[in-house]
Amino acid sequence: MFALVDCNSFFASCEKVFRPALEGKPVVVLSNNDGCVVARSPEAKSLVAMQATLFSIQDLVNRGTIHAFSSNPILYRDMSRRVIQTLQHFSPEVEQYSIDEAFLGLHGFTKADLGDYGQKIRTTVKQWTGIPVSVGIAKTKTLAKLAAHEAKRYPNLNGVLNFEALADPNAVLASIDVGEVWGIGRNLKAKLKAMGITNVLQLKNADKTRIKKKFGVLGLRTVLELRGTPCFPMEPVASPKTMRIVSRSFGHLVTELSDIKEAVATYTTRCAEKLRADGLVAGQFTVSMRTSYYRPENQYSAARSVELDQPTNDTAVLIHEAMRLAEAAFTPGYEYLKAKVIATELSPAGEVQGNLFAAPADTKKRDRLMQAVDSLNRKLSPDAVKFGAMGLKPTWAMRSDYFSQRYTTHWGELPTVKVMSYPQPLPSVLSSDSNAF
DNA sequence: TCTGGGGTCCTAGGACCC
DNA sequence: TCTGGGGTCCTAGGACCC
Repeated sequence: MFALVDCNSFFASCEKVFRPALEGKPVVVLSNNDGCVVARSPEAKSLVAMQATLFSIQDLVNRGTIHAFSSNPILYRDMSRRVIQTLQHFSPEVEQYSIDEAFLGLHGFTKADLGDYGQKIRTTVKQWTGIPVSVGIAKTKTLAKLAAHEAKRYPNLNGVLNFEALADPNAVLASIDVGEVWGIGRNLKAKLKAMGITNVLQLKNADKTRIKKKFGVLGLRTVLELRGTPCFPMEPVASPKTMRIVSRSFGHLVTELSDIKEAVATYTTRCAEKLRADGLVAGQFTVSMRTSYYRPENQYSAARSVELDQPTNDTAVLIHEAMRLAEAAFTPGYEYLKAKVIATELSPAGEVQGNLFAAPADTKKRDRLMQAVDSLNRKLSPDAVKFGAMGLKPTWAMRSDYFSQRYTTHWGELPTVKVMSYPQPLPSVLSSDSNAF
Protein backbone atom coordinates (compact mmCIF):
# COMPACT_ATOMS: atom_id res chain seq x y z
CA MET A 1 0.00 0.00 0.00
CA PHE A 2 1.07 3.54 -0.78
CA ALA A 3 0.17 6.90 0.68
CA LEU A 4 0.66 10.10 -1.25
CA VAL A 5 0.97 13.14 0.97
CA ASP A 6 0.44 16.37 -0.94
CA CYS A 7 0.82 19.82 0.60
CA ASN A 8 -2.18 22.05 -0.05
CA SER A 9 -1.38 25.28 -1.96
CA PHE A 10 2.17 24.68 -0.81
CA PHE A 11 3.93 27.99 -1.55
CA ALA A 12 0.96 30.02 -0.36
CA SER A 13 0.75 27.89 2.80
CA CYS A 14 4.45 28.51 3.53
CA GLU A 15 3.88 32.25 3.43
CA LYS A 16 0.83 31.97 5.68
CA VAL A 17 2.68 30.04 8.38
CA PHE A 18 4.73 33.11 9.24
CA ARG A 19 1.94 35.63 8.75
CA PRO A 20 -0.86 34.32 10.96
CA ALA A 21 -2.84 37.47 10.24
CA LEU A 22 -3.34 36.11 6.72
CA GLU A 23 -5.29 33.11 7.99
CA GLY A 24 -8.52 32.92 6.01
CA LYS A 25 -7.35 35.57 3.52
CA PRO A 26 -6.63 35.07 -0.19
CA VAL A 27 -2.90 34.67 -0.77
CA VAL A 28 -1.08 34.04 -4.05
CA VAL A 29 2.57 33.35 -4.81
CA LEU A 30 4.09 34.63 -8.03
CA SER A 31 6.55 32.96 -10.36
CA ASN A 32 10.08 34.19 -10.64
CA ASN A 33 10.30 37.73 -11.92
CA ASP A 34 6.81 38.37 -10.46
CA GLY A 35 5.44 37.11 -13.76
CA CYS A 36 2.33 35.10 -13.00
CA VAL A 37 0.46 33.25 -10.26
CA VAL A 38 1.88 29.80 -9.47
CA ALA A 39 0.16 29.07 -6.14
CA ARG A 40 -3.18 30.12 -4.65
CA SER A 41 -4.55 29.68 -1.16
CA PRO A 42 -8.06 28.17 -1.09
CA GLU A 43 -9.55 31.63 -0.56
CA ALA A 44 -7.76 32.92 -3.69
CA LYS A 45 -8.93 30.16 -5.99
CA SER A 46 -12.24 31.76 -6.84
CA LEU A 47 -10.64 35.18 -7.37
CA VAL A 48 -7.59 34.37 -9.46
CA ALA A 49 -6.79 31.88 -12.21
CA MET A 50 -3.63 29.82 -12.09
CA GLN A 51 -0.99 31.45 -14.28
CA ALA A 52 -2.83 34.77 -14.22
CA THR A 53 -0.31 37.54 -14.85
CA LEU A 54 0.50 39.92 -12.04
CA PHE A 55 -0.61 42.69 -14.38
CA SER A 56 -4.08 41.19 -14.66
CA ILE A 57 -4.57 41.09 -10.87
CA GLN A 58 -2.60 44.22 -9.99
CA ASP A 59 -5.72 46.12 -8.92
CA LEU A 60 -6.77 43.41 -6.48
CA VAL A 61 -3.25 43.37 -5.06
CA ASN A 62 -3.04 47.14 -4.72
CA ARG A 63 -6.40 47.29 -2.97
CA GLY A 64 -5.31 44.59 -0.55
CA THR A 65 -8.03 42.17 -1.66
CA ILE A 66 -5.35 39.65 -2.53
CA HIS A 67 -2.02 39.30 -0.76
CA ALA A 68 0.72 38.57 -3.29
CA PHE A 69 4.20 37.23 -2.57
CA SER A 70 7.26 36.96 -4.78
CA SER A 71 8.72 33.48 -5.05
CA ASN A 72 10.84 32.61 -2.00
CA PRO A 73 12.43 29.29 -2.96
CA ILE A 74 14.78 29.18 0.03
CA LEU A 75 11.83 29.31 2.41
CA TYR A 76 9.86 26.71 0.45
CA ARG A 77 12.77 24.28 0.28
CA ASP A 78 13.31 24.53 4.00
CA MET A 79 9.62 24.05 4.79
CA SER A 80 9.58 21.08 2.41
CA ARG A 81 12.48 19.56 4.33
CA ARG A 82 10.51 19.95 7.59
CA VAL A 83 7.46 18.23 6.13
CA ILE A 84 9.56 15.31 4.86
CA GLN A 85 11.26 14.96 8.24
CA THR A 86 7.85 14.81 9.87
CA LEU A 87 6.67 12.14 7.44
CA GLN A 88 9.69 10.00 8.28
CA HIS A 89 8.09 9.43 11.68
CA PHE A 90 5.23 7.61 9.94
CA SER A 91 7.05 5.22 7.63
CA PRO A 92 10.60 3.99 7.13
CA GLU A 93 9.97 4.30 3.40
CA VAL A 94 9.56 7.91 2.32
CA GLU A 95 10.11 9.01 -1.25
CA GLN A 96 10.14 12.74 -1.82
CA TYR A 97 8.52 13.08 -5.20
CA SER A 98 8.52 16.85 -5.55
CA ILE A 99 8.91 19.91 -3.38
CA ASP A 100 5.38 19.45 -2.04
CA GLU A 101 4.65 15.73 -2.37
CA ALA A 102 5.93 12.48 -0.95
CA PHE A 103 5.02 8.82 -1.24
CA LEU A 104 5.02 6.66 1.88
CA GLY A 105 5.30 2.89 1.79
CA LEU A 106 2.71 1.44 4.17
CA HIS A 107 3.19 -2.14 5.26
CA GLY A 108 1.64 -3.98 8.14
CA PHE A 109 -1.54 -1.95 8.38
CA THR A 110 -4.96 -3.42 7.93
CA LYS A 111 -7.14 -1.62 5.44
CA ALA A 112 -9.38 -0.27 8.16
CA ASP A 113 -6.46 1.35 10.03
CA LEU A 114 -5.20 3.31 7.10
CA GLY A 115 -7.80 6.05 7.01
CA ASP A 116 -7.12 6.85 10.67
CA TYR A 117 -3.40 6.73 10.05
CA GLY A 118 -3.83 9.22 7.22
CA GLN A 119 -5.66 11.57 9.58
CA LYS A 120 -2.84 11.24 12.09
CA ILE A 121 -0.29 12.11 9.41
CA ARG A 122 -2.33 15.12 8.41
CA THR A 123 -2.78 16.57 11.89
CA THR A 124 0.84 15.94 12.85
CA VAL A 125 2.27 17.64 9.77
CA LYS A 126 -0.02 20.61 10.39
CA GLN A 127 0.96 20.81 14.04
CA TRP A 128 4.70 20.40 13.56
CA THR A 129 5.18 22.50 10.43
CA GLY A 130 2.05 24.63 9.99
CA ILE A 131 1.50 23.16 6.51
CA PRO A 132 -1.91 21.63 5.61
CA VAL A 133 -1.69 18.41 3.59
CA SER A 134 -3.98 15.96 1.82
CA VAL A 135 -3.44 12.22 1.97
CA GLY A 136 -4.39 9.61 -0.61
CA ILE A 137 -4.05 5.91 0.15
CA ALA A 138 -4.24 3.06 -2.37
CA LYS A 139 -2.63 -0.06 -3.78
CA THR A 140 -0.65 1.80 -6.45
CA LYS A 141 1.02 5.18 -6.72
CA THR A 142 -1.28 6.24 -9.56
CA LEU A 143 -4.38 5.47 -7.49
CA ALA A 144 -2.89 7.12 -4.40
CA LYS A 145 -2.38 10.30 -6.42
CA LEU A 146 -6.00 10.21 -7.55
CA ALA A 147 -7.15 9.56 -4.00
CA ALA A 148 -5.25 12.62 -2.74
CA HIS A 149 -6.82 14.65 -5.51
CA GLU A 150 -10.29 13.53 -4.41
CA ALA A 151 -9.41 14.19 -0.77
CA LYS A 152 -8.85 17.83 -1.75
CA ARG A 153 -11.99 18.01 -3.84
CA TYR A 154 -14.47 16.94 -1.14
CA PRO A 155 -14.19 18.84 2.17
CA ASN A 156 -16.22 16.21 4.02
CA LEU A 157 -13.33 13.76 3.57
CA ASN A 158 -11.32 15.93 5.93
CA GLY A 159 -8.25 15.75 3.71
CA VAL A 160 -7.83 11.97 3.62
CA LEU A 161 -9.14 9.32 1.24
CA ASN A 162 -8.38 5.61 1.56
CA PHE A 163 -9.25 4.39 -1.92
CA GLU A 164 -9.30 0.75 -0.86
CA ALA A 165 -12.04 1.42 1.66
CA LEU A 166 -14.45 2.80 -0.95
CA ALA A 167 -17.69 0.91 -1.44
CA ASP A 168 -17.77 1.60 -5.17
CA PRO A 169 -14.34 2.69 -6.43
CA ASN A 170 -15.38 2.47 -10.08
CA ALA A 171 -18.11 5.04 -9.57
CA VAL A 172 -15.47 7.40 -8.19
CA LEU A 173 -13.13 6.73 -11.10
CA ALA A 174 -15.96 7.41 -13.55
CA SER A 175 -16.41 10.85 -12.00
CA ILE A 176 -12.79 11.91 -12.55
CA ASP A 177 -11.53 13.48 -15.77
CA VAL A 178 -8.88 11.35 -17.47
CA GLY A 179 -6.56 14.36 -17.57
CA GLU A 180 -6.19 14.12 -13.78
CA VAL A 181 -4.35 10.83 -14.05
CA TRP A 182 -0.64 10.93 -13.25
CA GLY A 183 1.15 10.74 -16.59
CA ILE A 184 -1.76 11.99 -18.73
CA GLY A 185 -0.97 15.51 -19.83
CA ARG A 186 -2.62 17.84 -22.28
CA ASN A 187 -1.56 15.99 -25.41
CA LEU A 188 -2.39 12.49 -24.27
CA LYS A 189 -5.73 13.71 -22.93
CA ALA A 190 -6.62 14.97 -26.40
CA LYS A 191 -5.50 11.71 -28.01
CA LEU A 192 -7.55 9.69 -25.53
CA LYS A 193 -10.56 11.87 -26.11
CA ALA A 194 -10.30 11.10 -29.82
CA MET A 195 -10.54 7.43 -28.85
CA GLY A 196 -13.64 8.12 -26.76
CA ILE A 197 -11.85 7.92 -23.42
CA THR A 198 -12.67 10.89 -21.23
CA ASN A 199 -12.92 9.57 -17.67
CA VAL A 200 -10.61 7.46 -15.53
CA LEU A 201 -12.86 4.39 -15.47
CA GLN A 202 -12.82 4.27 -19.27
CA LEU A 203 -9.03 4.36 -19.25
CA LYS A 204 -8.91 1.63 -16.62
CA ASN A 205 -11.08 -0.58 -18.81
CA ALA A 206 -9.36 0.27 -22.09
CA ASP A 207 -7.86 -2.48 -24.25
CA LYS A 208 -4.27 -3.08 -23.10
CA THR A 209 -2.82 -3.93 -26.51
CA ARG A 210 -4.36 -0.87 -28.06
CA ILE A 211 -3.04 1.37 -25.28
CA LYS A 212 0.43 -0.15 -25.49
CA LYS A 213 0.51 0.41 -29.22
CA LYS A 214 -0.66 4.02 -29.04
CA PHE A 215 0.97 5.20 -25.83
CA GLY A 216 3.94 2.91 -25.28
CA VAL A 217 4.92 1.20 -22.07
CA LEU A 218 4.15 4.24 -19.93
CA GLY A 219 0.54 4.20 -21.08
CA LEU A 220 0.31 0.50 -20.42
CA ARG A 221 1.77 0.87 -16.93
CA THR A 222 -0.73 3.60 -16.15
CA VAL A 223 -3.65 1.34 -17.12
CA LEU A 224 -2.26 -1.51 -15.02
CA GLU A 225 -1.79 0.81 -12.04
CA LEU A 226 -5.42 1.91 -12.34
CA ARG A 227 -6.37 -1.77 -12.17
CA GLY A 228 -4.42 -2.13 -8.94
CA THR A 229 -1.22 -3.73 -10.27
CA PRO A 230 1.77 -1.73 -9.03
CA CYS A 231 4.20 -0.83 -11.84
CA PHE A 232 5.90 2.15 -10.21
CA PRO A 233 7.75 0.98 -7.09
CA MET A 234 8.93 3.12 -4.20
CA GLU A 235 12.22 4.84 -4.96
CA PRO A 236 13.33 6.02 -1.55
CA VAL A 237 16.87 6.85 -2.69
CA ALA A 238 16.97 9.73 -5.14
CA SER A 239 18.83 8.73 -8.29
CA PRO A 240 21.75 10.99 -9.18
CA LYS A 241 20.97 14.06 -11.27
CA THR A 242 21.68 13.93 -14.98
CA MET A 243 21.57 17.67 -15.54
CA ARG A 244 21.64 20.96 -13.68
CA ILE A 245 19.94 24.01 -15.12
CA VAL A 246 19.90 27.64 -14.07
CA SER A 247 17.71 29.88 -16.16
CA ARG A 248 16.06 33.20 -15.44
CA SER A 249 14.15 35.85 -17.28
CA PHE A 250 15.62 39.32 -16.95
CA GLY A 251 13.85 42.09 -15.07
CA HIS A 252 13.52 43.90 -18.40
CA LEU A 253 14.62 43.23 -21.97
CA VAL A 254 18.37 43.35 -22.50
CA THR A 255 20.24 44.30 -25.68
CA GLU A 256 23.89 44.54 -24.60
CA LEU A 257 26.29 41.60 -24.68
CA SER A 258 27.97 42.91 -21.52
CA ASP A 259 24.70 42.58 -19.55
CA ILE A 260 24.04 39.11 -20.89
CA LYS A 261 27.55 38.04 -19.96
CA GLU A 262 27.04 39.26 -16.40
CA ALA A 263 23.82 37.32 -16.15
CA VAL A 264 25.39 34.19 -17.65
CA ALA A 265 28.33 34.47 -15.23
CA THR A 266 25.86 34.76 -12.34
CA TYR A 267 23.82 31.74 -13.48
CA THR A 268 27.04 29.79 -14.02
CA THR A 269 28.09 30.58 -10.46
CA ARG A 270 24.75 29.27 -9.12
CA CYS A 271 25.04 26.19 -11.30
CA ALA A 272 28.59 25.44 -10.09
CA GLU A 273 27.40 25.82 -6.48
CA LYS A 274 24.68 23.26 -7.11
CA LEU A 275 27.17 20.87 -8.68
CA ARG A 276 29.48 21.16 -5.68
CA ALA A 277 26.57 20.67 -3.28
CA ASP A 278 25.69 17.50 -5.21
CA GLY A 279 29.31 16.33 -5.31
CA LEU A 280 29.19 16.27 -9.09
CA VAL A 281 31.30 17.58 -11.96
CA ALA A 282 30.07 18.51 -15.44
CA GLY A 283 31.56 17.15 -18.65
CA GLN A 284 29.53 19.40 -20.89
CA PHE A 285 28.32 22.95 -20.47
CA THR A 286 25.72 24.83 -22.52
CA VAL A 287 24.74 28.50 -22.66
CA SER A 288 21.60 29.67 -24.39
CA MET A 289 19.69 32.92 -24.73
CA ARG A 290 16.48 34.00 -26.39
CA THR A 291 14.04 36.79 -27.06
CA SER A 292 10.45 36.70 -25.79
CA TYR A 293 8.15 34.08 -27.31
CA TYR A 294 5.32 36.56 -26.96
CA ARG A 295 6.76 39.03 -29.42
CA PRO A 296 6.55 37.27 -32.73
CA GLU A 297 8.54 39.93 -34.56
CA ASN A 298 12.32 39.79 -34.34
CA GLN A 299 12.58 36.41 -32.66
CA TYR A 300 15.94 34.89 -31.91
CA SER A 301 17.31 32.03 -29.88
CA ALA A 302 20.69 30.37 -29.84
CA ALA A 303 22.62 27.83 -27.80
CA ARG A 304 26.30 26.89 -27.72
CA SER A 305 27.88 23.91 -25.97
CA VAL A 306 31.35 22.85 -25.05
CA GLU A 307 32.84 19.48 -24.10
CA LEU A 308 35.17 20.17 -21.21
CA ASP A 309 38.69 18.71 -21.43
CA GLN A 310 38.42 17.87 -17.77
CA PRO A 311 35.02 17.54 -16.07
CA THR A 312 34.79 20.21 -13.38
CA ASN A 313 32.64 22.12 -10.91
CA ASP A 314 35.14 24.98 -10.59
CA THR A 315 33.24 28.25 -10.93
CA ALA A 316 36.16 30.10 -12.50
CA VAL A 317 36.72 27.44 -15.17
CA LEU A 318 33.02 27.26 -15.98
CA ILE A 319 32.66 31.05 -16.16
CA HIS A 320 35.64 31.19 -18.53
CA GLU A 321 33.95 28.69 -20.87
CA ALA A 322 30.52 30.28 -20.40
CA MET A 323 31.79 33.71 -21.46
CA ARG A 324 33.09 32.28 -24.75
CA LEU A 325 29.82 30.45 -25.32
CA ALA A 326 27.78 33.57 -24.57
CA GLU A 327 29.82 35.61 -27.06
CA ALA A 328 29.36 32.92 -29.68
CA ALA A 329 25.60 32.67 -29.16
CA PHE A 330 24.98 36.43 -29.01
CA THR A 331 23.81 38.31 -32.08
CA PRO A 332 23.44 42.09 -31.76
CA GLY A 333 20.17 43.78 -32.63
CA TYR A 334 17.78 41.67 -30.55
CA GLU A 335 15.96 42.31 -27.29
CA TYR A 336 16.82 39.40 -25.05
CA LEU A 337 14.42 38.14 -22.39
CA LYS A 338 16.19 35.16 -20.90
CA ALA A 339 19.47 33.31 -20.59
CA LYS A 340 20.12 29.77 -19.42
CA VAL A 341 23.08 27.59 -18.50
CA ILE A 342 22.98 23.79 -18.46
CA ALA A 343 25.52 21.40 -16.97
CA THR A 344 25.31 17.86 -18.39
CA GLU A 345 27.37 14.67 -18.57
CA LEU A 346 27.51 14.77 -14.78
CA SER A 347 29.68 12.36 -12.83
CA PRO A 348 30.72 12.01 -9.19
CA ALA A 349 33.51 14.45 -8.36
CA GLY A 350 35.76 11.74 -6.96
CA GLU A 351 35.67 9.52 -10.02
CA VAL A 352 36.86 11.78 -12.80
CA GLN A 353 38.86 10.15 -15.55
CA GLY A 354 42.06 12.00 -16.44
CA ASN A 355 42.48 13.46 -19.90
CA LEU A 356 45.43 12.07 -21.82
CA PHE A 357 45.89 15.26 -23.82
CA ALA A 358 45.15 18.01 -21.30
CA ALA A 359 47.64 19.30 -18.77
CA PRO A 360 46.74 17.98 -15.32
CA ALA A 361 45.06 20.73 -13.34
CA ASP A 362 45.99 21.46 -9.75
CA THR A 363 42.54 20.49 -8.63
CA LYS A 364 43.28 20.08 -4.93
CA LYS A 365 44.12 23.72 -4.52
CA ARG A 366 41.12 24.76 -6.62
CA ASP A 367 38.80 22.53 -4.61
CA ARG A 368 39.97 24.15 -1.39
CA LEU A 369 39.38 27.59 -2.88
CA MET A 370 35.84 26.67 -3.91
CA GLN A 371 35.14 25.20 -0.50
CA ALA A 372 36.29 28.42 1.12
CA VAL A 373 34.08 30.50 -1.17
CA ASP A 374 31.08 28.28 -0.49
CA SER A 375 31.51 28.37 3.25
CA LEU A 376 31.94 32.16 3.33
CA ASN A 377 28.84 32.66 1.23
CA ARG A 378 26.88 30.25 3.40
CA LYS A 379 27.91 32.08 6.54
CA LEU A 380 27.61 35.67 5.36
CA SER A 381 25.34 36.10 2.36
CA PRO A 382 24.98 34.35 -0.99
CA ASP A 383 27.27 36.74 -2.86
CA ALA A 384 29.60 37.82 -0.07
CA VAL A 385 32.45 36.53 -2.25
CA LYS A 386 31.68 36.81 -5.94
CA PHE A 387 33.42 36.66 -9.27
CA GLY A 388 34.12 39.88 -11.14
CA ALA A 389 32.36 38.62 -14.25
CA MET A 390 29.06 38.69 -12.36
CA GLY A 391 29.14 42.47 -12.29
CA LEU A 392 28.66 44.68 -9.27
CA LYS A 393 25.19 46.06 -9.74
CA PRO A 394 23.05 44.10 -12.15
CA THR A 395 20.75 46.12 -14.37
CA TRP A 396 19.11 42.92 -15.63
CA ALA A 397 18.12 41.46 -12.24
CA MET A 398 14.71 39.87 -12.02
CA ARG A 399 11.83 41.60 -10.31
CA SER A 400 10.91 40.51 -6.83
CA ASP A 401 8.75 43.28 -5.41
CA TYR A 402 6.74 41.22 -2.94
CA PHE A 403 9.45 39.24 -1.22
CA SER A 404 8.70 37.99 2.29
CA GLN A 405 11.59 36.81 4.48
CA ARG A 406 13.89 33.85 4.77
CA TYR A 407 12.20 33.18 8.10
CA THR A 408 13.83 29.82 8.76
CA THR A 409 17.28 30.06 7.19
CA HIS A 410 18.65 33.54 7.90
CA TRP A 411 19.52 34.92 11.34
CA GLY A 412 18.62 38.44 10.31
CA GLU A 413 15.15 37.47 9.12
CA LEU A 414 13.77 35.28 11.88
CA PRO A 415 10.14 35.92 12.72
CA THR A 416 9.68 38.19 15.69
CA VAL A 417 6.93 38.01 18.25
CA LYS A 418 5.74 41.04 20.12
CA VAL A 419 4.82 40.03 23.66
CA MET A 420 2.36 42.31 25.41
CA SER A 421 2.46 42.80 29.14
CA TYR A 422 0.50 40.43 31.33
CA PRO A 423 -2.45 40.17 32.03
CA GLN A 424 -3.59 41.45 28.66
CA PRO A 425 -4.88 38.70 26.40
CA LEU A 426 -2.26 36.91 24.35
CA PRO A 427 -1.74 38.35 20.90
CA SER A 428 -3.36 36.29 18.18
CA VAL A 429 0.05 35.21 16.93
CA LEU A 430 0.64 33.19 20.07
CA SER A 431 -2.80 31.72 20.33
CA SER A 432 -2.97 30.57 16.71
CA ASP A 433 -2.73 26.85 16.19
CA SER A 434 0.47 27.26 14.21
CA ASN A 435 3.41 25.83 16.06
CA ALA A 436 5.89 27.75 13.96
CA PHE A 437 7.03 29.97 16.76
C1' DT B 1 1.22 46.07 -20.62
C1' DC B 2 2.13 40.81 -19.02
C1' DT B 3 2.71 35.76 -19.75
C1' DG B 4 8.37 30.86 -14.59
C1' DG B 5 11.94 27.38 -13.53
C1' DG B 6 13.85 22.80 -13.26
C1' DG B 7 13.82 18.58 -14.22
C1' DT B 8 13.02 13.01 -16.12
C1' DC B 9 11.76 9.40 -19.25
C1' DC B 10 10.66 7.14 -23.63
C1' DT B 11 10.78 6.44 -28.63
C1' DA B 12 12.28 6.55 -33.26
C1' DG B 13 15.77 6.43 -36.33
C1' DG B 14 20.43 6.33 -37.94
C1' DA B 15 25.06 4.50 -37.65
C1' DC B 16 27.61 0.94 -36.53
C1' DC B 17 29.09 -3.93 -34.89
C1' DC B 18 29.59 -9.24 -35.81
C1' DT C 1 12.65 -13.79 -57.37
C1' DC C 2 15.11 -12.79 -53.48
C1' DT C 3 18.40 -10.34 -51.05
C1' DG C 4 19.46 -12.42 -42.35
C1' DG C 5 19.50 -11.80 -37.53
C1' DG C 6 20.59 -9.68 -33.46
C1' DG C 7 22.50 -6.34 -31.21
C1' DT C 8 24.53 -1.41 -29.01
C1' DC C 9 25.06 3.44 -28.86
C1' DC C 10 23.80 8.04 -29.72
C1' DT C 11 20.77 11.99 -30.64
C1' DA C 12 16.67 14.68 -31.31
C1' DG C 13 12.31 15.45 -30.14
C1' DG C 14 8.24 14.88 -27.68
C1' DA C 15 5.84 13.79 -23.75
C1' DC C 16 5.31 14.22 -18.89
C1' DC C 17 5.90 15.94 -13.87
C1' DC C 18 5.90 19.61 -10.04
